[in-house]
Amino acid sequence: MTKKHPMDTDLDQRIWLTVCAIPAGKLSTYGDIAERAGLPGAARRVGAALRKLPHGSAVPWYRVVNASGKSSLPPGRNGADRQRRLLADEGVLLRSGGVSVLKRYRW
DNA sequence: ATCTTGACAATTG
DNA sequence: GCAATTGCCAAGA
Repeated sequence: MTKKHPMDTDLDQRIWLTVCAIPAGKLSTYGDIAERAGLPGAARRVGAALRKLPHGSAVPWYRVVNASGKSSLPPGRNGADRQRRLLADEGVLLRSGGVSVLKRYRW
């Protein structure tokens, strides 16, 4: 059969698993997760996959930030603020964001 | 098959 | 440091 490998259709699955591997108290970037998931250069795919996560998922989506060390979510109580809060609960303070935060907590 | 769309990233002014 | 520009890659329509 001309069917593709199972993995090819489960990009999201693979990305989620990778994100789940980020230890609490640390964080990673979309680009790094993509690379670890075997999708180098597909940082945007990571965002797309995380976006599909059902509310209340066990996947620690909030441990993923952009290369600038900031939240890529839209500002607001259900966006960037929420992410900042969840990270703060694990001892990761983005403060004003920045590369320094990454150097400090990057997985 | 073509065009648009993004929770991105590196470069440039 | 911020905004615009360009490159990226896979999903959707």
